[in-house]
Amino acid sequence: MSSEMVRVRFAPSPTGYLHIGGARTALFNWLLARRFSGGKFVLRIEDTDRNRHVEDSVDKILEDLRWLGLQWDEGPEVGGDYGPYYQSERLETYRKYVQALVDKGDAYYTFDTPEELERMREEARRAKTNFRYPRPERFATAEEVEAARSEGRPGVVRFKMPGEAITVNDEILGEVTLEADELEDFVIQKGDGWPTYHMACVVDDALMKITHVLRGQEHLMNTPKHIAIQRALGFTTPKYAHLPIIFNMSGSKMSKRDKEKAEKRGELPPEIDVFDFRVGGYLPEALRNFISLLGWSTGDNEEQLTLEETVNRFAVSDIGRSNAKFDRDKLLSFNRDWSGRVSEERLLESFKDYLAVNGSGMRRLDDALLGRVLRLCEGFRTFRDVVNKVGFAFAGDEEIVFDAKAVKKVLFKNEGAGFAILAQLAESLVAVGDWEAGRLEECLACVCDREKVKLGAVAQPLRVALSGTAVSPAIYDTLELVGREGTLRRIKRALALKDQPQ
RNA sequence: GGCCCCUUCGUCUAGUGGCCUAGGACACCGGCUUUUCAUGCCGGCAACACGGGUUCGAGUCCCGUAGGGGUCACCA
Repeated sequence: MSSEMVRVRFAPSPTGYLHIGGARTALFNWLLARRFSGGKFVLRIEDTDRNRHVEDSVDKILEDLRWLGLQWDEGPEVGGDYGPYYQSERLETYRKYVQALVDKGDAYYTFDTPEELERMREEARRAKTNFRYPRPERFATAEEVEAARSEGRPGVVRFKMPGEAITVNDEILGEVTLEADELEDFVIQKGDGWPTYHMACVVDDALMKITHVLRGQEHLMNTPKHIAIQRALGFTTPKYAHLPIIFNMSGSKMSKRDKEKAEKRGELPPEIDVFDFRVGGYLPEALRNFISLLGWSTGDNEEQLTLEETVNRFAVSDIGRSNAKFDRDKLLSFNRDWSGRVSEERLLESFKDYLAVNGSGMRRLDDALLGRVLRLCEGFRTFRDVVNKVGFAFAGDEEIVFDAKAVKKVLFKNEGAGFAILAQLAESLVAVGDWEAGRLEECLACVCDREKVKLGAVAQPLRVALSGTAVSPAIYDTLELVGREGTLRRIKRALALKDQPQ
């Protein structure tokens, strides 16, 4: 790629949170801009469909992008020389270009109703032929358009496709040619006077001096249309690169439907939007690294790269052509590795973000304690795992629910040996001097010695008493976290289980 | 259905005619470490969709078949 100024854009529609597929598209564009000095990453909001507009979604998308570390050089909140960056604020511009096309005879008004169009399509379906919009013999004159408008029939504007094959020179897929008879006259201005995606997109890409368009492969069939408009308007065609699509492990497109389905089954809904991963306890570093490897690779055996390393190695020519399935297990593994790689400060910051976003009660703990918790849980996969593992230490005694299996196995087994140890422990622990891990270790060692048992025989009953389950961080640290009073109360509470029917 | 794209372990991928007895990562299986859960370390299983060509030689090039996907809106 030449050293000419690279200008790329990410152009989401404000219909909800940032989807994981969109995030990958944004990332690749961002990487391309950063790869070349002077490169610019433009963010443009494609809000030309008022019906689909979702309140606050622009803010959410901006937040998701920033969370991933993808700051834009031009766009909402930061401005730029080619704004406005909301298409809804550029209506006059689109109208001007549409009019220019109409004046040149490259586009024309038509007045079919949606019902009429549907009827024509239905007929084609019945005849098992492909529907192509039949271009009228003669285009409406300016007077006829005006007359129709005054009757309340504004009509739509259709682009007159040149009767020739169009070849897309895709940076990833190579040459893709569509024959003339595959291309129909499509709508560029809707009945409400707003442009369609095709028109707005082409005009903006030209006016914003976009040099490379990296977008999902679902746009491939749109590209000949865009090229046709560019030619009619005298715009240069940017370089196109159509990215492979990201699927679920099931092979279906990752969609919000999956979330609804899982919820109905009472399962934990799968993460689909970037925000889901944030709430799920993932590090943006891990998610970003993982999605960069969907459709792209370094060419050697290195996978876990920092953003900077990714920038330095990224090349459009290394992007693959086949669709990829989103393997959550591998993401989980990446997240575990990244949790061990980032600085303590970064990890703490991210953990606090997780607690805040989830409204967890642990968000009120101080940094030192939170940092300690993180260290105790080293090897965790997500922040959710951390909270699952140590949350009990910060919960009220009455919130501790005893896991029946753990109670049976650890406390009742061997004629209630666990209960016996617990009773012993209660006495010994009262006498511990400083309530800190070192002293506690000595105390437990002493009990083991006296009772002639292994540490496990002491630690497990204690763990069940403190957490209700057989899982917790190292037992000394766990004791320290729960505190002397809490520990004694919980042991007492566990001892009460002995007399309850199993 | 028309058109278009794709096809290497279960998954993400390396591989651009001989370096491939096909490499890595995740998952999985086994072992070691360990007071629990994890982590960590060591080892193992596992793929060129199929059929024809081209070539001394094909995962790599060509054609076909099959399979998967995208797209056929006054959505983007």
